[in-house]
Amino acid sequence: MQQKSGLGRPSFTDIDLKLLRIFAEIVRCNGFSAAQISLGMSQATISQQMRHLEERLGLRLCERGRAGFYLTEQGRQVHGAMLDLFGAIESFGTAIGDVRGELTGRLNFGTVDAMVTNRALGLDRAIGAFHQSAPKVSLDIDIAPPQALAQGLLTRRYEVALLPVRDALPGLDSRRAFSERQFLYCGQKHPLFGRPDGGITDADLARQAFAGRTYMPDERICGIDFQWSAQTAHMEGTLTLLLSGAFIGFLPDHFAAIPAREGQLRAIAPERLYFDDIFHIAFSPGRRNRTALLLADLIARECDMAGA
Amino acid sequence: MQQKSGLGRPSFTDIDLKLLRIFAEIVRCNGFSAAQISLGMSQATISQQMRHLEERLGLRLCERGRAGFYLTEQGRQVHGAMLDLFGAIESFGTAIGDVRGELTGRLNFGTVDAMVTNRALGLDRAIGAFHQSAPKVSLDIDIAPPQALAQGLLTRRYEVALLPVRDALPGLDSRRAFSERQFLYCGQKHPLFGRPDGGITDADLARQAFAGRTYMPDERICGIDFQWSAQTAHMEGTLTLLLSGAFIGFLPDHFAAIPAREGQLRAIAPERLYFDDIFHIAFSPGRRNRTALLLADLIARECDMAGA
DNA sequence: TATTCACTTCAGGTATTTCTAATGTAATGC
DNA sequence: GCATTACATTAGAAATACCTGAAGTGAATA
Repeated sequence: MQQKSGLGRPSFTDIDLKLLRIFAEIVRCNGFSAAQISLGMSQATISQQMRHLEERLGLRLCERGRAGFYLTEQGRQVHGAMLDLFGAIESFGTAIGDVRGELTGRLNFGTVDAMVTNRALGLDRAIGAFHQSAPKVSLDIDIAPPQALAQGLLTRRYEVALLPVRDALPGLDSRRAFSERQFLYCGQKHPLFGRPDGGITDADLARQAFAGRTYMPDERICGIDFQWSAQTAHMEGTLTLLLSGAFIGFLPDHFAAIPAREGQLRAIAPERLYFDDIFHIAFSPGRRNRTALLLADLIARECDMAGA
Repeated sequence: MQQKSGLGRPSFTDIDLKLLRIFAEIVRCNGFSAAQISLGMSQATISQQMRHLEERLGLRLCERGRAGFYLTEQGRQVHGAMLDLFGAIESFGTAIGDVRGELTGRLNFGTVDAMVTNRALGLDRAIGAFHQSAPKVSLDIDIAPPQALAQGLLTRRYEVALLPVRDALPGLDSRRAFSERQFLYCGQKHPLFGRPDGGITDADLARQAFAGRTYMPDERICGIDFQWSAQTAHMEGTLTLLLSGAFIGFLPDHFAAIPAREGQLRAIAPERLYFDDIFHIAFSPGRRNRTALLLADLIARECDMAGA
């Protein structure tokens, strides 16, 4: 459609969003006829619309007929680009809802693992409160290592994330949430398990196989140059390694508490061998919307309450 | 969400993209009447359409009348979200063009400064060839420090960037382009300018005020623990500092060549004081489209030709 | 007070979209 | 060959969108 003035050539999608939606539904249903009911229109209309869309794009999107329905390679690519576009439209809708003071849409939240057992945090309570305040928001929680979280914030995978912060986060807007103390543990089968703290020197520790987390700094921890022999991205991975009896490694106290109480794990010299991870709530750049702020506030409130 | 059939409540933008475009143009023209010509419709129509949009969104977007035209706070926010949406639509259009084998749309390219003087690169030739191959693509070149480039790739500010890489780029898809050797220089008025290389020790250098670039590693360079007294993000900044005679600092040879030939700058012990920056062409995750690849190929070709 | 400016509202026509019903075509299975 | 399935094409009706000219409002200005 060429238009005589003003807005310039209507970039494809102007009029054709509806056509794209129809196409999406056809793909989902895998055929024209099958999409009739869910689209609420006759098969003839669907056929027309598809032709219309294909003419506009100048591409054959799918093969159909008695032989079966399938996307062409081009159709597959268009379908992918389309889903991105729909995502952007949903974001716009969410932004509008936000301006109107409504809390709607989707919120992508990322956190590291082993946050459930952290009683000093009460993430479960924060999330409960969030759902109560914003029942229309669909909350998507993802668990990932810290670097993946930081990167996901930049790439807009998450709107908010809770993650330990070592250096300042470049280009990210964040606030301090709480800190978590990690102690050095060994498993029941480990040679050091029975030895009293007093009989363990730094040199002894430097000789043990050490299980680190991938996102830990490579430098020495608590003045000890540990011998990195295994690494995992998850607390659970570290715990498994420790329980094997072959390694020593750091775990947050709340996470180690249960196996420690049962005598499967033991903290080594906890009065001197520990470090603190400072957790921040960080926002994706330019996406600090009301919904994200609400979740952040609720998490922060839980931290404060637990800390008091 | 009640839905009588398939597609559900038409999420705002479905029908209203045209309205949003009209709104954008009104904002650009700063008033209804002023937008008449560029929109190619009567003012009455514009007024109706605006009302329509405001009703749909349930928001007052702007104040107008004899008193003047201005956006409400909500209008401002909607306008911002709208521009994001338009960006996504443009990307979709580009993706479609890509599928059709056309090279259209916009390509955002980022690079560090002082790339023009780099004869080993021939960026100008690569860009000329690019424009010849893809005349319909509007090329947007931005100059920024390496970290900003890396971040801009992640945040989708750029599709492609040319930047020096120290550590691997996390989550970025990149290929090696060329390397650039940087030598240590001082200005004509600097105390070391007249002293022969043989008479300059590492200890001497460590005592001088050093002008670094913000993205350089903090560690020692060429075994010398320089005394960081100034830093800039740009080559030009470093050059200015060096010409002042108060600092020593590193510059790529091609960039220092002209002032060096005119006796304003002098390389200090170039046979041992240098380091190499390895430049990569990096792509924004998931946006490695035909257009971006073309530019990258052309740049790589220029590098190879110059290197051979 | 009268005028102008910037927008609003309304009535009514034109154009476009959208749908349905009817019919056509091509591949498949018996 | 015949029925069936899945889609294409067409024509025409109904609904909707779109636009304009004319008349109206209210604030600023002379």
